[in-house]
Amino acid sequence: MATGRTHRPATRSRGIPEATVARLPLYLRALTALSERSVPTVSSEELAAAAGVNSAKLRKDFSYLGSYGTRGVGYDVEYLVYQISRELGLTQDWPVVIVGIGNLGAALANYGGFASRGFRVAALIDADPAMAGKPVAGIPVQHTDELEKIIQDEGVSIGVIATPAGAAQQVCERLVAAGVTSILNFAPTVLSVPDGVDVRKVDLSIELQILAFHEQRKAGELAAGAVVPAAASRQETAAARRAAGRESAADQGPDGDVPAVMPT
Amino acid sequence: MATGRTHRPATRSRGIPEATVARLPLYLRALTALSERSVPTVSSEELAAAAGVNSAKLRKDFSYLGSYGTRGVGYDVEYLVYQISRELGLTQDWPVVIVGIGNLGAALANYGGFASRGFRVAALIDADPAMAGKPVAGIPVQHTDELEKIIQDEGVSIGVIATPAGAAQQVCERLVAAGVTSILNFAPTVLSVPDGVDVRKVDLSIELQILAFHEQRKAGELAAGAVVPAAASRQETAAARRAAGRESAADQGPDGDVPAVMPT
DNA sequence: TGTTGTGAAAGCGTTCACAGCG
DNA sequence: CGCTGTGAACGCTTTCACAACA
Repeated sequence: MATGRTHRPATRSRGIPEATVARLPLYLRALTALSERSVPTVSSEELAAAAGVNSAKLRKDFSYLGSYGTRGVGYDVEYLVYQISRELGLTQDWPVVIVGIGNLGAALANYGGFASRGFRVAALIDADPAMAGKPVAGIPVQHTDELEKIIQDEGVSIGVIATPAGAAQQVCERLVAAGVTSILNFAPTVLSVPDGVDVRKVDLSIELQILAFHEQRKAGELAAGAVVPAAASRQETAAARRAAGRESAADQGPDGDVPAVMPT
Repeated sequence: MATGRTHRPATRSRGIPEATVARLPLYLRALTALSERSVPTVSSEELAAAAGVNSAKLRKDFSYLGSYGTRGVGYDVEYLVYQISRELGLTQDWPVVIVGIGNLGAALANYGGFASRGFRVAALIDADPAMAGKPVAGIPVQHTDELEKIIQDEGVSIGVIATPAGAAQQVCERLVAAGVTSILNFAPTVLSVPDGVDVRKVDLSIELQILAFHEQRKAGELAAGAVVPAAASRQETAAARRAAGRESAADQGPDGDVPAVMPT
């Protein structure tokens, strides 16, 4: 039990910064790996390296949870795993529905990491009647008509939207009306939801565009003969090849571009 | 990167904050939708609403790109589409390889938004010899042995890793050694890369855990009889049901929890 | 007049650096 | 002595509010 304080009073859990919350799963994963190797304690330095952050940030993050470390020693791995799990709400069961069982929805249903950590796929839902009854990842797909009933019966509070963009807002509204208060959105749309409902979005296209921006910047710098950050010259990078090929990546097609193939 | 003042005359493209870059694709999507509806101009207020941000932020973001608006009128949709596309580097072709053609990799290959906006799936790569030659999304899968050759021949600078966690670091190293300088990582691992290589990660499990944290907080507040944010009482939410069921979500299992099911 | 573009202020998040403690 | 926990400094991001201007 380490520091007595397991009670409840000082938990200041109200004030955990969002940035810290977003990193807790990272720490948890690193700690779980240590736990499996039966490592008893870990220093902030080691754990930070495993989680890909710096140690000052990690210590500050942990300080929001309470004082779970021991000065001169480090953190008890098992104890921290438990504390973070509890803080994240992973000591309870979270039934989840996935709506939209296309390529992506099916992949999500099959994703192992989904099932671990207290998340349970309670139902798969699709608008296509032909899908109904067909098992995906061992779970029979149900029709959208059943959505409200499923949410209510299973006590689902987390919904995953993997539908095409055009259907997402409507699905979202039905989920929320049925009682869902957290949504993970894979559809490339901005969802509008009432206050009190959390939405997180995962958008492949956006991630790629951000990478492209930096890629272009690298190419431009190489073309301009700027100082190359160490590693870049280690091997002939694609950016370098690209830069050699044309003067500036920016000056390509005149305008008629961006054909808007799909609801990106 | 590369500290200094690369040349680049007025475009002050050097100084675009990361937070702004991350929103440009959002604006671009909203603008593309307007463009398809042949809307000629749009105000910061309207566009911000469509993109799900507030107008002050949007104007500040655009101010980093230059002065592309007209006071008293708004922004020219087509012109902005072009400017943002150019800024993001989307006026050129970006060949991309996807490594790891399991459920997720296949879903990504089939994802339409991938192909749009200048991203072209140059190759699908998998370590399983049985996959070799099998077409996925119309593209034959190639064996990992070919990785370096493909990267070089196609001039690939962006790689997508959709392998199991255990293989990700090794794949990453091969990609980087072959010349890839931007990586989108779907494997639940922290990748370590040399300077000059950008990594963005998409982690389903982490997103769910973040949602669970907020879900738990909602349940706790409801149980404690705290003020409920307007919409939450509109209907009986799952959080409310959950809160009614047990005292506080935090006080569940005593300790022996967290069985560490998988490398989440 | 209506809307942009932007200094200035406020708010967050990160990093520093070291006091405090085991 | 070693490592945690944290106040203080710093830098980035958002928001405010209004001058500039078509």
